[in-house]
Amino acid sequence: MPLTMVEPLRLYRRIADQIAELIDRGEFRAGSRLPAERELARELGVSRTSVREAIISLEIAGKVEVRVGNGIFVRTRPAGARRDADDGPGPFELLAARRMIEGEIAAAAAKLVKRSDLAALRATLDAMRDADGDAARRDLADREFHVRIAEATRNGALAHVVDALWEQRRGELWTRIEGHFHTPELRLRTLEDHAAIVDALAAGDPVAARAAMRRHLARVAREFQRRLEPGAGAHGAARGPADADPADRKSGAVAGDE
Amino acid sequence: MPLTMVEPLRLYRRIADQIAELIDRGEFRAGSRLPAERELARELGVSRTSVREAIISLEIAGKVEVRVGNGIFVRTRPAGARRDADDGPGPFELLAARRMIEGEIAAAAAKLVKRSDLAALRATLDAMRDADGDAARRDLADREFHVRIAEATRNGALAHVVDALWEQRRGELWTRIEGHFHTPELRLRTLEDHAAIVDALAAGDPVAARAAMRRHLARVAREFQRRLEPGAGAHGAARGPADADPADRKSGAVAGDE
DNA sequence: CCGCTGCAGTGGTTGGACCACTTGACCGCT
DNA sequence: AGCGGTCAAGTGGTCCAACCACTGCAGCGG
Repeated sequence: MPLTMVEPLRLYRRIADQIAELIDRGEFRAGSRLPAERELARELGVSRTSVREAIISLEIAGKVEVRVGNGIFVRTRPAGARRDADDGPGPFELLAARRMIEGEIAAAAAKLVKRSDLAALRATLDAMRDADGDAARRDLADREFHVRIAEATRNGALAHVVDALWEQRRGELWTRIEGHFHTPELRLRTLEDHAAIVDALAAGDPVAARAAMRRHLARVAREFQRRLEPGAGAHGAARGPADADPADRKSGAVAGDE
Repeated sequence: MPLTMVEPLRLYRRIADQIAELIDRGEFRAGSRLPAERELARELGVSRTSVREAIISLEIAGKVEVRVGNGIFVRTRPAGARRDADDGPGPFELLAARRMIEGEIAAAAAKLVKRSDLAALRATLDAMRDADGDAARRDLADREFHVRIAEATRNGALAHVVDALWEQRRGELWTRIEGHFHTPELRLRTLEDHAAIVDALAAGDPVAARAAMRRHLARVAREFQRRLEPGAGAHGAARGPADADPADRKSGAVAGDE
C-alpha cells in the first residue's frame, strides 16, 4: 500500500497556487519583489526547478513579472484577477454598466431587428404579464427580453455580455432587495418600459431605442435606491469600494446621457 | 562583442512557440503523441529542462495534455469542461462588440479619469514598447491598457466586461491569426492608437475618446481581415486544409457606426 | 486461457553547476 | 568632492546527470 494516494496535482501547480495565495492574501505587496528562486525553493522544501516552473505558470497567468538578473515581482495589477471569490459588482455599478452597454445594444438592434425578433420580444412581454405572481418566471422573461435584444444584433459576443451581466445579479444587496421589488406597480412600469423599447425597435429608431432602454434601466436603479434609503441602517457597505457612496452616482454619470 | 544581441526571449518561450507552430501546422495531428521530452530536447538542441518549461506553458495554454508515464498529447478541440462548449464568438463579432462597448467606456472614462489612471495607462504603453519581441508580454500590456480604461470609470462591472471580452479571444481564427499579427508596423500602429486614446482621455474629451477607441478597434478588425483575405499582395498563403470559412463576418455591421 | 510480474519508456523531481545580466558598492583618477 | 570605471554579489536562465513514480506491454507462470 505504499501508494501515492490522492496527489494528482503536479508539484509546480501546488507551488504556484501557494504563491498565488500569498500574493492574493497580501503577504507579498503589489510591486514588491518576492524571495529569490533559490530562497523560495529552500523555504518550500522543493527544488529550484519546480519553483521555476511554478513561477512560469504565474508569469503566464499575469500575476508575476520576471526581470532577468533582478528578481521576480508581483504584478501591480494582475490581469487575470479572480472574480469567483467576489460578490461581483454592486447593484448600482451593474445597472450603470447595463444602462451604458444595453443602451448602445438597443440602438444597434434597432437597425438590424427582424420581424421574428420583434415577435419573440413581444412574447416575453406576454410571458411577464402571464407570470402574474410567479416572480421566478417573470424574472426569466425579463432576462430573456434583454438577451433577445442583444441577439437581435446578430452578435454572439454582445448577447453573451448581456447574459453575463444578468448573471452577476447576485450578492447581498441584490438578495436583500429582491423581495421588495415585485410590487404590482413596478411590474406595470417594467412592462411599459419594455413595450416602449419594443416600439422603438419596431420603428427602427436607434436614438429612441437607446433612450428607452436607458430610461428603463435608470428607473430600475432609481426604484432600487428608493427601497434602500429608508432602512439605511443596514450596513450597506457589505462589500465593494463603491456600493452606495457618491462614487456610484458618478457611475450613474458613466451612462450619462448628454 | 560580448553583447547579447536582440535575443531577449526566454528559451522556453521560443521552444513553446516552435512546438505550437508545429501543432498548428498539422505536423502533430490532434490527439497524437508528440516525441518524448528527452527526444524533443535532443532534436531542438536544448536541455530537457527548457523543453519541460515550454511544455508547461503549452499545457496552460490548453494546446497540449500531459499524461504521466505515458506521454504528451496534442489536445483535441474540446478544451474540456469549458462552459461555452464552443469557440465563442468569432473575431469580428468580438471586435464589433468591443468597438461598441469600449467606445462608450472610453467616453465615460474621459469624464472620470484621474492622474493616476493616466499614469498607469502610460505605463502600459511603455510596457508594450519595452516588450519588444515578447508577444506574450505585449499582449498582457495590451489587455491591461483596455481593462484599466474600464477601471477608470470606477465601475467594476464595466471592468469585468472588458476583461471577459478579452478572455473570449480564443478559437481557431484567433490562434491562426495571432502569429501573423505581431509585425513591427502593427505594433507601432497599436502604440499610436493607444497613445491617441490616452491623449483624448487626458484632455477629458469624451467624444474624442470614443472616436479614438473605435478607430483603434476598427483598425484591428481591418488588419485582421486583411490577413485572412487571400491576395492583398502580402505573404500569407496560409496553408492548411480549407479552413478559411469567413462565417463570422456577419456581424461586422453591428458596430457599423455612422 | 488468464493473471501476475517485470521491464522499458515516459513524465516528475532533484541538486548542482555554469552563464548572462543587474545592481550597487568600491576605488582611483580628475 | 565629483566623476568614471571596475568588480563582486545576487538574480534569473540554462544545462546536465541522475533518480523516482507511473503507465503500458511483453513475457512468464499458473
